[in-house]
Amino acid sequence: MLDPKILRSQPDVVAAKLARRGFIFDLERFTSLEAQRKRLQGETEQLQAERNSGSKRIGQAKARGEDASPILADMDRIKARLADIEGQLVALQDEFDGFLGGLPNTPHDSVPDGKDENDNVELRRWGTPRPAAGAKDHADLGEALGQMDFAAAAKLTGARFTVLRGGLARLHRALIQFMLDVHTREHGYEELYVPYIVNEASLRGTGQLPKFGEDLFTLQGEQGWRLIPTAEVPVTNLLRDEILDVGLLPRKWVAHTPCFRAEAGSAGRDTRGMIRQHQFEKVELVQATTPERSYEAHEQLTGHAEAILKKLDLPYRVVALCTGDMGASAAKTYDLEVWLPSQDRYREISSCSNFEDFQARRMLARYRHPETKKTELLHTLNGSGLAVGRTLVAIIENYQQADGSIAIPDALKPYLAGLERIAK
RNA sequence: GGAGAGGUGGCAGAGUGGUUGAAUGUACCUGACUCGAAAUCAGGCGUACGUGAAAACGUACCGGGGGUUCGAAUCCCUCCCUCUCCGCCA
Repeated sequence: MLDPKILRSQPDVVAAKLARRGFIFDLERFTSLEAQRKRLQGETEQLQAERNSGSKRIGQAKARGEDASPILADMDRIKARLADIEGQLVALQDEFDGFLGGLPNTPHDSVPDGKDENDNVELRRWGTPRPAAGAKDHADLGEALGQMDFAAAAKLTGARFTVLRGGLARLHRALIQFMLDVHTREHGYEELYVPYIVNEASLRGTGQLPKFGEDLFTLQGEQGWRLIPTAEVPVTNLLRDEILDVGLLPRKWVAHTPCFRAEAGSAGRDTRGMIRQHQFEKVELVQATTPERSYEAHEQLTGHAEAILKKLDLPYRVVALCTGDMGASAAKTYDLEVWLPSQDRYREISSCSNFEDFQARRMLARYRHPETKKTELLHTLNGSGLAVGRTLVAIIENYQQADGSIAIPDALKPYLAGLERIAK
């Protein structure tokens, strides 16, 4: 959610920033809603004040044994008026909230302008991409090994699921352990275990609801529970309705969770292989810090995710998403893209974003400013560190051998009891 | 799943319809005393929104939502959560 105060005081500035991401800010509608809000809220509070003082006087009169009926008559009028105005205010508030909730975050000044992914800016490359010539894709390699079974998963559930067996299942598990160890031991994150089912308030807090509910799996029942699409939801919402001591900052959390995505609207995209699944594992990094330090934290967090790719010796590049390609809640996003020889290109394996106070405002995640003693909104950030399924894909493809076996990256060997390669 | 007891400020804990945003204790902040600290004394100390340049003022909030009433922390309905006992269970 954007700051309504800034929206009021500098609507043109906000509109210009939103226009950079191709979003038309309806200034006229905002102005009209705001004017109505101001009027209705003022009137409501005025009437409430009259009601309160009237009720007090009734109490006082009764305490003195006096007749309160003249005041009571007055109260009838106030009550009827208040019910009317208050009803209008509530309706307007709903509309206003819907309008505000529909606004994306303003992009940071450093974010490149652009319409879609073609306008993203490559910042750096690391490693030497393996040539595409002669490279098999991970699905072929995995199936040939008899350790990646899409047909079995389709029987059990349906499309976009995978059954892993033997060495690949083990490698997949080792990756999780490896990533958690690096982030906790070398990067100073606290490891968390969190629920994989969350309530609607949490999804609202991080911005998946109300707009992006079609990407979520909903559980039956009246609670409105959903499967998490990312650990970002349970982890970041730990901050909801909290006021943190500034000494606790920055908070740095890492959690491994499965992620569940309906992938509505992805029909026909990445249908082959493990690239786009309804269920996948991810190790997620989340940070909360002060506004002054969030961009520094953004660079660091991105570096933490990159460290995994470096240790695994997987070629990748870092891309700054342009204004048109960023998620609605983000102020700035870097994507890490890993080299996939079978596709002869880089594919997203991590997305690291600074949300500034956009999420924090929705969920009232604050800290106490040490000097002013006032509450200030935190800045929240997160990034994949990394998407485990896609990391597995990248290892299979980049470490494939001529005989169809898969070499094990050195960094993972301690997690696989010294196993040198995965073969049939 | 069954039965019962509860959910009030950072914590503890009063408050069963009226000047209560809420006693009291504790923690914390400021000041006094002290060489300094402790102890003691005095004052301060919730969050959000709104109006305002500011000071300040107004409104809302006692688990969530709804209701009764001129007036609700207090009464009613409903949902959620916690605790105890029983049952079941990885």
